[in-house]
Amino acid sequence: MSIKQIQEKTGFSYSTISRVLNGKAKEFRISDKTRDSIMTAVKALGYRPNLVARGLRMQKTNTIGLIVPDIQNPFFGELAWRMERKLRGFGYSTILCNTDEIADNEEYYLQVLIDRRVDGVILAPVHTREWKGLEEIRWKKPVVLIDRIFFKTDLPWVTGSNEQAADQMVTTLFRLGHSRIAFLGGVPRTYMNTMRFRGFRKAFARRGIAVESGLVFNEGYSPAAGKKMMADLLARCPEIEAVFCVNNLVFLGAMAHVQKHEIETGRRILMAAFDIAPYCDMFKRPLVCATQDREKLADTAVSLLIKGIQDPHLSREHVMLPIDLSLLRIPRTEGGGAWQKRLDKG
Amino acid sequence: MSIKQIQEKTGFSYSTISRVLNGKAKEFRISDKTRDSIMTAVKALGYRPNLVARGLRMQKTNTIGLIVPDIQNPFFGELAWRMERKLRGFGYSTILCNTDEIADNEEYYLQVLIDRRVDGVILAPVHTREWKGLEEIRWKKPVVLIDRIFFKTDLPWVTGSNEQAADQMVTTLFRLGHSRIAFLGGVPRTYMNTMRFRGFRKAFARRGIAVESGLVFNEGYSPAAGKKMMADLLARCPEIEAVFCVNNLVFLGAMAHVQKHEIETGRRILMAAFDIAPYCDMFKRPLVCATQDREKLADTAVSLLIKGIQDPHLSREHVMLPIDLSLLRIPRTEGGGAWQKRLDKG
DNA sequence: ATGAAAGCGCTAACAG
DNA sequence: CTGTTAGCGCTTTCAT
Repeated sequence: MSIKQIQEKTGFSYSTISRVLNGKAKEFRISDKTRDSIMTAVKALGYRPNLVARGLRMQKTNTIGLIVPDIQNPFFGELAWRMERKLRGFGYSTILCNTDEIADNEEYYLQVLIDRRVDGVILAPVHTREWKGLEEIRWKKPVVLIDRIFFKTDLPWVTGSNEQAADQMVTTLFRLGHSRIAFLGGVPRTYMNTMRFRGFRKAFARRGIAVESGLVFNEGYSPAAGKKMMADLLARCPEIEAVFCVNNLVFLGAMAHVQKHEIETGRRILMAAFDIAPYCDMFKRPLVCATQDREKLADTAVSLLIKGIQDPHLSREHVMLPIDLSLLRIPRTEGGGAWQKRLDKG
Repeated sequence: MSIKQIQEKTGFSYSTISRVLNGKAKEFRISDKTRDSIMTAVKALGYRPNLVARGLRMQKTNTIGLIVPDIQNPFFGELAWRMERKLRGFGYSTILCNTDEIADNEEYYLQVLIDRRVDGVILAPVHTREWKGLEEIRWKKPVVLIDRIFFKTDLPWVTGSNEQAADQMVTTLFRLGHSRIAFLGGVPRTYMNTMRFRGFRKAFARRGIAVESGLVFNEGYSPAAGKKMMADLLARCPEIEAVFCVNNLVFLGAMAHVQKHEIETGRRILMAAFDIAPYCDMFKRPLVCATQDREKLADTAVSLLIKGIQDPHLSREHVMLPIDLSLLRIPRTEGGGAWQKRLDKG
């Protein structure tokens, strides 16, 4: 089923049919009769254009590649959901790629996407700087970085002010009277881990105290890792009062142990974490949290990409989004007042 | 950059180059010298085959379409993650589509996927039976249903025994001494909603009691909907003791209100829900939960699709997976003993 | 206002 | 062992 069948049925030539199909009837002053007869045949035969052929001919596939570390993570799930929807609005289909934080996968996928002649790539990279492969690829197709970026790059990117947010969260914990704070991290040398730990450390430095290396863990971005880190932490330092979790997944894992620990010991641990807003309601406890604007993150990434596709040279924009520090979530029934007061006094 | 450049550089013909590229050097007894010289040029020029052209020529794109209601839902997130990874192992790329429970979107995407000449489609449908469009499409490309299926269809599918599991969950609630049970549902007339409510009703019927229609809600598969339904329920019936949630998202939303309510009234509500295993640890409370084997679900769907691609006529398999009813999750510190005892007595 | 023909980059049948 | 050529389905000059 191709234009050929339409041709046989109507007697018109390839070009005329193609023009009608692409809505260029007016432009080429094709008679209404011709157009109608073609459209009728198209409907009757249920003809649909072959997008692969069109892609080959046009050197444009209307396809983009989305590379994320882990689509299971609801944070990336939401980003993917938003971007896919927005891209669809521009006529693009989205090819999904999961790197699982493995740099080799990232290189593999980037290559595949180029081979598939996608029109652009949105990338939440594992690498922390522009490695050789990417340098070659960005010459061929526009690439936009989302969430995780490179420090020195003229690739367009969008991310949140993670370092600053982490700093503020820790500072808040200090103001609440905690000076021993554990850091439950993810994959070492990864962008987020680096930036958020940097903010963590900065807050300590300003306060003039040293980060206790025994309270710093980096086991991976997953609930399982979070659980393990929390267990190790409690084994090592049962009297810990405040814990900083590098992301939502680590937080969820950590909470399992925290709750158990609190029941057993009667002690309360103050938790701080990034991007846990969706879960905040579910915990009957004060929580220090930083929330990124996922909608803006997604929208910006797509906009930057579209711009890049339209004019590859014009796209060097860097967007740093503020992160919402709705610092404490305190169910009013649970003595939150005391916390709040301490915070207000500074 | 195409085979042509390789040809110009090495002097060999299209076909020879193509053969070497596709690892058919042995088969066509191409001399080692020729092969090496070609491979050298390929490396030197950084040549990569154009998958669009290959796809057009071979009538095979090594691409599959994945249509899910909502990639934000960690349940589908995990399925997508597993399937993408497995498909990648077979050399396929995955095109991601979100229907948001809207039937029109499903039809749109299916059409796009066919136009893109994907080699197959994995579909968690919104429709509850084989509508006209699908009937046409399945003639062109293999389609596999996952999670949500059609009752009478010879399309291959894989799902869990949802009706039975819901029945067992409710029966468990009965045995624990609750006979007024609320149903917090999702999108009406959707497969899961139907099946799980059917199981819910069946348990009531067996017990000889009627389902109270005032305790049945269907507001959508989302935390927001769950929250709203729980609020409505508590307004209507503050003394409710047991609540059945149709899925993980509804459960998460509902919990927010439950916790508040419990703190305010001192009453305990027993929650039952599907696919909340990942969150179970986080709640210090008994929970009745049914857990689907997402790994098996994903693996089976991919296997069925691969089979379907290899032999379109051979694929009519239906796989119904048992659902794990690890019925009660009871933190031992919290009087779980009493619950367990009641359950054991039957 | 419409048609003929080239060509996107690749594979494979056929020829030698 | 290697080369020539047709053709996948489409868009787009260039003719007329």
